Amino acid sequence: MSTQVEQLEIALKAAIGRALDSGALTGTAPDVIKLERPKDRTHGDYASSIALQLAKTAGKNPREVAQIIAEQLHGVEGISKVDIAGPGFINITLNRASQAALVETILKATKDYGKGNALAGVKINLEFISANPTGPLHLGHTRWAAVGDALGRVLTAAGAHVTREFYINDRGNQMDYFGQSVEAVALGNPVPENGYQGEYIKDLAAQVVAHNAGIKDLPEADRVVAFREAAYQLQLKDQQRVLDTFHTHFDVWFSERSLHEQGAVEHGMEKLRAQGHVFEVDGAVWLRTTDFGDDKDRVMTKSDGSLTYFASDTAYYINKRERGFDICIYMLGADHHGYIGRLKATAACAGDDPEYNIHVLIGQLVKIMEGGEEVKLSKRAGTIITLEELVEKVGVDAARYTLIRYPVDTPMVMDLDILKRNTNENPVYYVQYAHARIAAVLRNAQELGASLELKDFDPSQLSHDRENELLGALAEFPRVVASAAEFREPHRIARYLEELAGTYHGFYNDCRVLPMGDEKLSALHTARLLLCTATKQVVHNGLDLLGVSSPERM
RNA sequence: GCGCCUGUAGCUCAGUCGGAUAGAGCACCCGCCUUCUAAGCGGGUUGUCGCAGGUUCGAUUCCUGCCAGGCGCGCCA
Repeated sequence: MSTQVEQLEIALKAAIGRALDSGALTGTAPDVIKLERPKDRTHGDYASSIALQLAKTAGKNPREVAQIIAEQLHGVEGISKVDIAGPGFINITLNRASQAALVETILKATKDYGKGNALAGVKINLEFISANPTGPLHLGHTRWAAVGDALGRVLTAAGAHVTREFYINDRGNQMDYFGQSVEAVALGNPVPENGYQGEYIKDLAAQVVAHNAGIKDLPEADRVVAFREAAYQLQLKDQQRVLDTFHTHFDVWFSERSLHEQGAVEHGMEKLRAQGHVFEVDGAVWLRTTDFGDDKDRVMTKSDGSLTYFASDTAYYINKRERGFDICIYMLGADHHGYIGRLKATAACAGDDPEYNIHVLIGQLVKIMEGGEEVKLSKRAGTIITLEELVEKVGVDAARYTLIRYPVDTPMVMDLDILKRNTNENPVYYVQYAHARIAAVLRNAQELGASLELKDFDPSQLSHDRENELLGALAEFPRVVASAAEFREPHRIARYLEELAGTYHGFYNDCRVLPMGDEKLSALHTARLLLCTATKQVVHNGLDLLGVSSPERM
């Protein structure tokens, strides 16, 4: 499906081509010509600054160039007016009826409107959260739970084949401390030095004892392992349960242990060795990541023969690639930004293209405000806010929407008091309200026996400025989805929806959709109803990409 | 010391192939429901786009330096 904008871009490119052929213009045609939506509506439906860019090579002043191109655009189907403005902008106004035909496109595509094929055939591994199974998911994980899931949906909409993966760090010292902590609490002993505190450890201890008769009487060496394993399974299930309530689902839960059990670590090291980037110093095995811009080389096997965490990381990356993923996306917290260099270098050491095969997204911290004060998060003080608590306080939709609405590379502040409010301050309601409002209009239309069939749609009825504005906003959706996928920025969808909702509310206020009193149902009413239906579909498609519900009533 | 992120209205923040008078919500003032959801709409007020240079027809956007804030730099996991 080629969109209206794409068609216009093609027409514009062709116009420049004709001008070049005829000798009116000299120079070369650019590969891509982007049209933009002018902020000011009086500048037409779409505008291009192409003439300003071509002026230099053409050796003419920009307005002259614009004039030459504009002449070639006259008579192109769907275009009603071409103006030259300012220093040489080409402003294009579309034929109203042809623009209104978009309603038909949307209503035929339904759920598929907005989807594209920019990433068609690309296999993407999207890894996010990847928490230790040693405690509940907290606020730091929550941002990724929402954004990661939304990004998965957005990439899928762009045509990619996405696998969402959660890497379970179920190996190493932290697991042992965790096991020892649960054991200690169960036995009534003090929690060891590096152990885990928290109330949840007590709950886990009680559950482990309840489900594993006789566990306390095992020999000491077996006992700590038994506690660790039982608590691990319980904690992992709890994380899965909470994510499920948050509508975040994973295709693969990948255990770090399984990586070692499969021999993937040795395999990965062999592969890197074969590429010639492995060396040994002081009895330790290193990967020369500095060959590819890392600031220092990394140890994989320590001099005592044990493996570093970095060894697991490299093996895991190689494992992903061998499972057939073209692009591996990592979503990490701000405290892991130092990993970008070594991850990219690892990919390069494995013979991959670090610019294409691996993509690392870094999310900044989330602060929480409640009662006008920042809630200080401290494990020690027990003031960690869990994902579950956040959802209990504000609901899934508000939590998800707010977390997704900001670019991840800026630190964000969540004000719980605002999230609990059902007003404009809380944009999720603003958007959802538009959906519910349309649903109400359509319910009323049904009672009046109005036709909502496309065969009764007359595009030429839609000539009001508000209708035009709404159509323009609806036409933007596919590009927004495409750019959200390209830049891995789901927040673009949210911002777009807020604009679309605002545009709809404006339309609703100025354009009566249903007949008043004993007025008869006219072709205009029908056209507007179908415009409403199309808008409802787009709002729904957008909210769906964010994993936020589209209520029929509010 | 080195590296990453951030610095836009009183507050919270949008604004990426560089484009026309820099946007939204909140806050403050004024209007709009005897027929479609007022959780809405319209109007007014609000800016050295951290600072200084550079590239350009044009810079909030790109480059360099500086200032301020956050985070990170282990044969830890």
